[in-house]
Amino acid sequence: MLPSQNRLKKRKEFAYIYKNGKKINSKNLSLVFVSSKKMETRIGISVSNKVGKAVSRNKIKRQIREVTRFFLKNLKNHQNFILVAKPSITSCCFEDIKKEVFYLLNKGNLFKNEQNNKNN
RNA sequence: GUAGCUAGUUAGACGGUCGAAUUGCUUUGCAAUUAGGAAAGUCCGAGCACAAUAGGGCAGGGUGCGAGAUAACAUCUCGUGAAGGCGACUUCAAGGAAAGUGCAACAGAAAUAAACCGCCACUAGUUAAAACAAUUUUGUGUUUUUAGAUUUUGAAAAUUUCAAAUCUUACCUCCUAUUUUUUCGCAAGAUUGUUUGGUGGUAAGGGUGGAAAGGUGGUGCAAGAGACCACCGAUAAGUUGGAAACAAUUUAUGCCAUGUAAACCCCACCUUGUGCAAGAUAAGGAAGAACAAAAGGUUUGCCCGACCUCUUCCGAUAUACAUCGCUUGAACACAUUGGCAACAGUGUGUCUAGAUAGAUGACCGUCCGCGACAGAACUCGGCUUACAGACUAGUCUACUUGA
RNA sequence: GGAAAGGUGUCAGAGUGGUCGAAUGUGCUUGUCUCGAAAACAAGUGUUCCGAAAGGAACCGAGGGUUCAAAUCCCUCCCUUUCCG
Repeated sequence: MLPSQNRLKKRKEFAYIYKNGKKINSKNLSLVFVSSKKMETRIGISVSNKVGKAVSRNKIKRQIREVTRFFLKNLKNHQNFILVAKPSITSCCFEDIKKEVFYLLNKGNLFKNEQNNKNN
């Protein structure tokens, strides 16, 4: 679980990011991100009702949180972003999600240094 | 042993690393706790909060065999009745159609109501041109895939009827033409028989329909008929048993009247509305308009009743932000007493999720039968629906085998 | 979390107990018109199963019930849409 400083909480913050952010898609996920004034990188996760019932939605949320917690130290500051799950994600396992999140973050140039990318 | 019936239990286990929420101690950190039987559907019933209070009447809504349980109930328990099952047992929105209104297509002579055909008696008239009916011959046209037998079984209490089953048989690649046969319609002819009107009686028959004025059989009669009789059914009253629903039985009535109330309705009982996105944490102060009556507003769809001056700014004033509501409760476990039971009382013990973009997880290892349905959002009591596998109990039921 | 509305032929959409497999438009097929097409006009046309054919049976989101009879009335479930900050 993420510490509470690094979470996006309010409905209007989500709406602002959806309006003004850049969007990157992959097969099962999509990433929306925007630069901000605060130091901490903040992350939001949204899994819509189309993905499945409550149990499967919760499981996907937890797995995405674990992945973002793993990458959190290496991310740039002054960034807000949202990860949106698509309905096809239910067939993925944990490692598939990890690879996709890494691909998206790398494509958006959200990591601090290139050396860390090679290490991961 | 096989197949069932009923009542229940459980819902992978253990260890390690890294994290999240709440609480406590201490503030380095440590410790404890952290999702279900349905948390689901939101279908009922309550608590709780607000609407000045939650009042009266009507409308609207709900429930509907009896008694009990409960905070309450469309819930539960024990009974009654009906239906199903060989049985253990299961299922049932199960008041009123004689308070009134509405509806009942098609078919049928006739549909809630006694008339048409028919049958019978009396009376007037007619004697075969004509009409009707049956049988048959000829001509012509159209259409068509089945027909028969018996026994068995079941239902209506017996005669009889209906239904199902079984058996035999016809057709079976398609199209066209011709011939024959059968059925039906039309036209013409032959033979045989009968004839109409009126008044009265009657409700047997007219096989339709979900439903046809109690059913079957007999006596009886001009023809008939609960007109009378036997059995079965129905209705009413009484007696006995039971707390009651109701059951048993006796007597009387020739029978008073189809179905539908999950159509309106009647009877009995219950029912104010909105839902934690309820609501509380700010009471007050200043300015302006109005001041009686009237008008207007609020409270439930309407009426009564009740209540009320209004607007702006300041006030921690704000992106619905923070705190409370929020978890000790009609709570849970065990023992015991009362009760057939639902359940209630008493005693002892326990504190057992409380998040707010929303925690209860991710990865690794070991074991097994390889893990179904599924995620709290104010809280309880039920109902309904989803569900892999494993297990338990019963003086429980049926059949088979053995002693 | 709470509160409402709806589900009918390919599509839209009417039908609130009886001659309703279901009006009407749209789509599709055929014909007329034309050198050919469009438009217009006329006729036909739902799906599945059984059957040689004539024809018969089932289907109004799914499953039960009430009724002689249910797309319609009642109950349970499934799906879709909308509203409340």
